[in-house]
Amino acid sequence: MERKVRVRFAPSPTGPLHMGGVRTALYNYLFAKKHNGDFILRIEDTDQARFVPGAEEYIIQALKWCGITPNEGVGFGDGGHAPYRQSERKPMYRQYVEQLISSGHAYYAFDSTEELDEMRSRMEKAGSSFAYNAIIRQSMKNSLTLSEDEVQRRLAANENYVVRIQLPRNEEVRVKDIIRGWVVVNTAQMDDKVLFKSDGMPTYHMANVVDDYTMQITHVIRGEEWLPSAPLHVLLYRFLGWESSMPEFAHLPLLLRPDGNGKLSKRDGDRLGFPVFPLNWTDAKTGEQSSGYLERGYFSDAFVNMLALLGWHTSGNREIFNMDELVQEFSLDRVSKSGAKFDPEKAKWFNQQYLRLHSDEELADLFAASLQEKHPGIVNSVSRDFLVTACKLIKEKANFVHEFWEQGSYLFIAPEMYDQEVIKKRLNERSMAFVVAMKDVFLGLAEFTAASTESAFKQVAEAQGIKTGEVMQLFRVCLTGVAGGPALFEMCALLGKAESANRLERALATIKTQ
RNA sequence: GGUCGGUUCGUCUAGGGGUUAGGACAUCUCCCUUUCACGGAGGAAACACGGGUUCGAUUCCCGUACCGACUACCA
Repeated sequence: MERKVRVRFAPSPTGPLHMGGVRTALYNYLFAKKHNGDFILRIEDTDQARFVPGAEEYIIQALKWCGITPNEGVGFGDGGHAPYRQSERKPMYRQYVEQLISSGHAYYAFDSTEELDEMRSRMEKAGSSFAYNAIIRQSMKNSLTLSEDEVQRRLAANENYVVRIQLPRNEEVRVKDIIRGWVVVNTAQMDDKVLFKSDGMPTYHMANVVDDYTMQITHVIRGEEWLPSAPLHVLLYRFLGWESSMPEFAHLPLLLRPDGNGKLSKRDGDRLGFPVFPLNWTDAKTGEQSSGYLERGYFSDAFVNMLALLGWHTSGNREIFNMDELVQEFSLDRVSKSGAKFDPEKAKWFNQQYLRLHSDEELADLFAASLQEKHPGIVNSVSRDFLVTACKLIKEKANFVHEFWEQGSYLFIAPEMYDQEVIKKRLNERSMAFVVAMKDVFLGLAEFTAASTESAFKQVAEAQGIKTGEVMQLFRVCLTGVAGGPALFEMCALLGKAESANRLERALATIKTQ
């Protein structure tokens, strides 16, 4: 019988979740939804020393913002497998470690950190690398080399110890990866990894396998950095007698830095001029700030869409997918094998696409909210209709809502400065007279629309024997101060008769004295 | 160093034994708009290299190079 698909995202709360982590979560989510399965958020906080306050909350908030919502896990409710924090699951690991020891698949090791370090550096000096393996372990202090009595004595004396897996000396381990096919590693190349630390906590490997098994995880979808330890995990399933319900593995390609080498890391921060985090983050210790996609003005669906396409693609040319469509289309065997360099320019493009997808009304809401922060007076000074129409005019030119203000503040505030180049080029007796005439004609217009202002403009030009091209730019600058912008007469209509005329008059006065 | 993984335009990718190797971002040119943007048209731009297998390889196999990950009582 087919098991119900259950996948998990298992970050450790050692800092904010970066976009690579978000993508891993996303792929897990998409896979789960696609197969009507469960998506679980598990917090892997077995390393007490690296715990960062606030990181867990950040992870939850980030997933929520992205719409990647687990249906089970820390912050998202109990699906019958609580707790979902490994620190709270601590008591359940012990029994499995003991099971491994009694079945001869693990052993106690009493070597101190100092002894290990010394050993390591001595061997490295001699030109060979140190690995606590089937050969080396014979000359170390562990329950394989020490007498039974000695081991019991040390344990009774509460000496520090770890538990290590006991690997076979020379055996091929085969891992089937959905994305990469079979990966074969010989145990001779591996080492007896620590499963249980001296602080009483399991290591990642142990906790991960036990939790995936007990939580009935069917597919482990995680970053490629875990591929080297996948054989170890396979061995753990085998030694624990769980091989028949072992999950399938899929190791995702890494997200690479845009500027060349290395995987995209948390430490990159804003160094390269783009956020690596979904949300802003302030390091409590150093006070260092890192910006997030949310605060930079990205739509979450644009961010998610962009991330989805970094390492996954359909056979067609389509690039715009909302979350439902991603779920529909997603498939692990269309995930690419090679790492993807992240391109900030393309990220902007995605946002632009989503900006267009939003209605003028929605954009007005967003714009109003962003104005409320920086220019609270402005929002209250204009009508809802004005704002909606303004958004309609500006949105074609912007990638982000926050650019609306930079690109269209003149719709709200009459200009103080006028584009000097245009004035130099187009200001003369004739054009000045034209603007003066236009002001009066505007004032006399019964109906003040884009169409009526435009035809008035043309009539005046004709009457004065002037080509529209000669005065169009100057007229625009008089109205808005700048040379570029939305359709001229649409703007006139938006500004209204009085304001338009006022601006023309003011421009005339200002420019003359300049 | 060792192990594992990867390699199609600058970037993300489609494709796949016989193709003018397709799309998108970025870039360039032109058109539209007497503005900017959008849009439209077009240009430049890629199968890492060497050997096999084959009538034929960018596609399959091997090697080399390069890139990356891992190599902690971190995840």
